[in-house]
Formats: sequence, structure tokens, C-alpha cells
Amino acid sequence: MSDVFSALSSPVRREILSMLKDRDMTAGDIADHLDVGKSTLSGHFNVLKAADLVSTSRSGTTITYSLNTSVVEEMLAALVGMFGHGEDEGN
Amino acid sequence: MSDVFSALSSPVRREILSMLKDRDMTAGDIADHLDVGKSTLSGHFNVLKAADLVSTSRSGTTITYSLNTSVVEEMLAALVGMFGHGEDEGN
DNA sequence: ATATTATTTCGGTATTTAGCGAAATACAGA
DNA sequence: TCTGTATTTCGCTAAATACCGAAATAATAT
Repeated sequence: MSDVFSALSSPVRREILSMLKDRDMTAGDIADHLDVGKSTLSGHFNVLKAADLVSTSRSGTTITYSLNTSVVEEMLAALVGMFGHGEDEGN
Repeated sequence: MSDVFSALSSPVRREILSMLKDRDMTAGDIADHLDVGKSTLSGHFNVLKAADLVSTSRSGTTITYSLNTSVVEEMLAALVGMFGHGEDEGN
């Protein structure tokens, strides 16, 4: 859980995830849309992979990133479990 | 958003929030349940306040913390907005 | 005014993080 | 094998974070 939340705490990484929601993208593709160096971006990818929020597939020299929807859903479920068990929300 | 996620990225802070879900508690109360120094805990409180996840009320020398349920709900909504707009989840 | 209790601020150290450019690696094609 | 393209790893620096104990602040009571 900590890994997921700290991954989400960076605007750059949230932007990456947001792009991946729409379509899978290569590292270079993503780099073209963001204003950080490629090596920096690679570090962000590592954080996202460690949190299991994205997965990769290689095709030749290009690596394609895709969003791990299930992990996002697990996190949402965990949040609901953490905060959503109150009894007095009648709205 | 960044503030909320980075606040949630600490296990100590998540534990605090989890306790506050059940009942309001004073700083000292919370300190008795966690294995960190009071000054450290005070730092965590500042992070939670900056993220607007908790609010405080003073009564004499004791300060009572309570969970800001609405902010949690807003965050959940933001997450759904970020990840939950896919069209192909038929389950 | 002084003492007591609750909490925060201060000063310090150690660890983690984000960022960069340069060099290294991985693969495909000539 | 050499070249080109895509991506990552390696050093490095700067800034942020977590932690502690000691000192400071806040409020109440004597």
C-alpha cells in the first residue's frame, strides 16, 4: 500500500498513469509528452513498476507500458475499507 | 492531490487515520497507541492537516483530532475520475 | 506568580527522492 | 561487425522527509 500511495504522490507519475488509462504507450512516447529527462522518467517507471501499477512488454528496442487496472482497483477497495465503514452517512 | 497521496504514503499516518475513523482522539491518546516520539507524531499531524485530512479542536490544553471524511471522499472521487472512466470493463 | 500537563517547535542527523547528463546496455538492420 | 535507435544505469547534487530529545509554548489550577 505504501508503495502505491507514494507512487501516486508525484504529479509526473499521475500524469503517466492518466495517459496509460487511454492507451498503452512506449517509454519514448511518454517522454515526448512530459518535460523531464528520459533518465528521470526511467526512475519514475521503476517506481510505478515497484508499486505494480504498470507492466511492460518489450518489442524490439521499444518497451510498451500499460496500466495495471486490477492494482488500481485493489487500492480503491483498500481505501474504501480504510474509510468507508462508517455507519452514519445517510446521503 | 499530491498532498493527500503523500500523506497516505506513510503507514504511521494511515494508522492514525484508521483510528480516527472510529472516534476522535487527542494527540496524547494517539501517541499512546503508536511507537513514535511525540515530536515525530506532531510532524505527522502537520502533514495530515496540510492535506486537510484531519481537523483539530482545542479544549484546554488538549487537542482533539478528527477525520475529515469529506476530503477522503473527494480523493476517492478523484481516483475514480482518474482511473474509472474506462469503457471496457464488463464485470 | 508557579507548577503541571499537553502539545509543538527547534536543532540535529540519516535516509530517500527528483532531477540532470553521460555512459552503458539491448536490440534490429545493413 | 558496425550503426542507429530506445531505454536504462551510473554518478552526482539539491531538496525533502522521518526521526529523536530538549526546549518552548499554551492553558489550567493553586
